[in-house]
Amino acid sequence: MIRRFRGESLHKVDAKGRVSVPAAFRRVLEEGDPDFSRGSSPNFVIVYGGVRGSCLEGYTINSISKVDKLISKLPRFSKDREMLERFINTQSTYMQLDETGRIVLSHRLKEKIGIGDEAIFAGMGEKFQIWEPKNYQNELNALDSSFKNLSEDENPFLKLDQLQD
Amino acid sequence: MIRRFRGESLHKVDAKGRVSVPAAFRRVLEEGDPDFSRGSSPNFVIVYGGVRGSCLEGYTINSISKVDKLISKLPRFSKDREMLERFINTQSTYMQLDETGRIVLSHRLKEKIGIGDEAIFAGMGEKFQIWEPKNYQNELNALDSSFKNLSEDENPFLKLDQLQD
DNA sequence: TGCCATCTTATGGGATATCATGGAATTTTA
DNA sequence: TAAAATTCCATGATATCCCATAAGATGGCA
Repeated sequence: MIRRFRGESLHKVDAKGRVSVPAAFRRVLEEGDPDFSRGSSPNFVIVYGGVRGSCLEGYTINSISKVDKLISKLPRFSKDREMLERFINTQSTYMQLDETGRIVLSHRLKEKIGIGDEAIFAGMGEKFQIWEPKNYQNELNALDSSFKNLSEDENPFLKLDQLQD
Repeated sequence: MIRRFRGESLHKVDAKGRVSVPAAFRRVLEEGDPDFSRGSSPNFVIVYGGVRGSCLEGYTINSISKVDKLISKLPRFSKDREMLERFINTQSTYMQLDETGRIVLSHRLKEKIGIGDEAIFAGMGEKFQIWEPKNYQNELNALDSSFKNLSEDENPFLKLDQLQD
């Protein structure tokens, strides 16, 4: 089984910016880092640009490579490629878990998403997100209400079954 | 034969949140976990978000993988995909049966569906549900009365045979 | 068909390991 | 050399493991 990022949890961010990555996510990061070996700590990538500036996104080494490969397929000097490289390559950084499973969010990163002393981690399958709790709640509410306003044939759950493999 | 989740049963939830999964369901979970082998314990997934927040839903690894695969076909940053990931990945968690066939419901999960010291397990074919007993009874009653109000051509039993594969 | 041996299931309690988090000590770097 | 970043150690809370038991279920056999 290939493990995916699942679940959500709330963690303290201390004065130094240290924050625990949920234990379940660590397993996924380990599996997704080809250089990981027992006893070491996995590397991964945090993207802070992207479509939504409101949260950070964490990718395993393997899944960010997939994205990189997709970008490489775009014409070399196209506007699209330029833009994606800017958002996904420029505005991202390698990270490594420390021995106790924490990362440190720099002042810059914390500022980027308005984080104080708490952070929400949310599993999104091939990636996870880090949110300031209030913003996260707003996001959920917005999602809920936009879901309620969908017509039957716009419902993504129902559309799923139509995409038969 | 592919076994499905069938039947309903009531189980105690102890102070640690431990609760036995019905023996019949275990067989289905084992068959639905590609990594299961005799002597180990099957993994599966519990979804607590979804359209109805009032119960937990358990899926085998195989059936949740089907869903994951469909979601992965949607464009990576599309609104639809984002929404489905949020409802299905974020609001779910991996679980593993212990050696005696139990799982533990975290405080958070118990709270989510208002469970005290008892839980009802209900088989629903490809998935099963976990309910707080009173809520389960209400659900049954509601279903009953809405069924009684259906006209002949709304009756799902009768519609069943019209959907030819 | 009544009885006993055995296995499975459901449940409980205590010991142990992992996780999340904080603080001090040490190193780096600007 | 002061501030920032990193490493090391400490601890309470939570989750996990291991063992125990009682009640059913199962099956054989006289």
